Amino acid sequence: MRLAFMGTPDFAATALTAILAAGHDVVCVYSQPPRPAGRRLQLKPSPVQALAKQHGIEVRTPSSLKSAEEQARFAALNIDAAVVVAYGLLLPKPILDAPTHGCFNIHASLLPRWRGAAPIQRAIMAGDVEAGVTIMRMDEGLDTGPMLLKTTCAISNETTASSLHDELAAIGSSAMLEVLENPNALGQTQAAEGASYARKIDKAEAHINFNQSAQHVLRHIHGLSPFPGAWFQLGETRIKALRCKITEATGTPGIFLDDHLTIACADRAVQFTTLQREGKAAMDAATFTRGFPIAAGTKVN
RNA sequence: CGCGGGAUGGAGCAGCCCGGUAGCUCGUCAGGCUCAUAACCUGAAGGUCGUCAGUUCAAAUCUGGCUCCCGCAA
Repeated sequence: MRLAFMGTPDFAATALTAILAAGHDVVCVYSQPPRPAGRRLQLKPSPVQALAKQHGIEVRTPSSLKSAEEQARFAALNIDAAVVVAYGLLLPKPILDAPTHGCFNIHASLLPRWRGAAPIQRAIMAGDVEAGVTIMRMDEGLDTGPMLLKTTCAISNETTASSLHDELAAIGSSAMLEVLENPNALGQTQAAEGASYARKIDKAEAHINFNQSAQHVLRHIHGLSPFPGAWFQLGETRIKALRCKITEATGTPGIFLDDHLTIACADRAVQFTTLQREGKAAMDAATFTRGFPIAAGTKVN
């Protein structure tokens, strides 16, 4: 099919790769404009823009699609359908109506649960046991369109935002390809019940509260791993916990119970298995401890 | 020019301020021990201290350039 692709982060780049590999004719890619990022605040193109450039596809980075000019440019592409994945802009009705078969979206949750910006992290943090992707036909609302295909996967105590992101990116790509085989399907209206909103991750949320249950702390850590990274403060040093496991040890919350990174929570304890201190790379627990031992009885602030 | 930390045997770190013998924990190898189970004992190998230049009798250490990594902020 003759397609436009609209997306921004890695999650979208995975989908674009799959669509190109499937042989679709992607005539134009839309992405968020490059923004100052990184240590010197240099302009950095989005992963989708970088990928499109590699393939020699025209990239457009409008800051809005509300203007009649942008809408006319889009319509002039004369496409069969648009594939939209984590693009970051709302699509006005003239855009939605321009492609022959409409606009299809991959959303990283089992809609109507977790509409919005951070479905992957929210699903893990909330303790969901099942995650998934939904392919929907877009309408003017925020992730409210009729659903065409859902694929699920399990969340365990080993699942992190990173691992789930990669898994959902892969199954989302396949699901989208499947939907594109039958672009006239109408889809199933989302139920009003069970809808929830996955608000953006706020950095202030990342501070670990050990007064919660060990299970809660684990979800918090894994849901924010590796970005932005849940953290605790030890003296002057901020330490990110990237992975952990639950142990049956008990003690005063926020106190290390042994020399092997086990720290008490409200009920049981968690033992960190991957962590990172400021200025250093992430490392496994044994390696971390070698250069930065934390003795039993140490208290976190 | 957004702010800051870092690069030292295979891994993680100390040493640098105050220049003068390469240190710690671990791994590896050899031998011992034999249940201590994130083991214990003895011995050994392994490093142009990121890179280029400068200062100096002498540079891991002081000065400047460069490369790469990371935290914050966006």
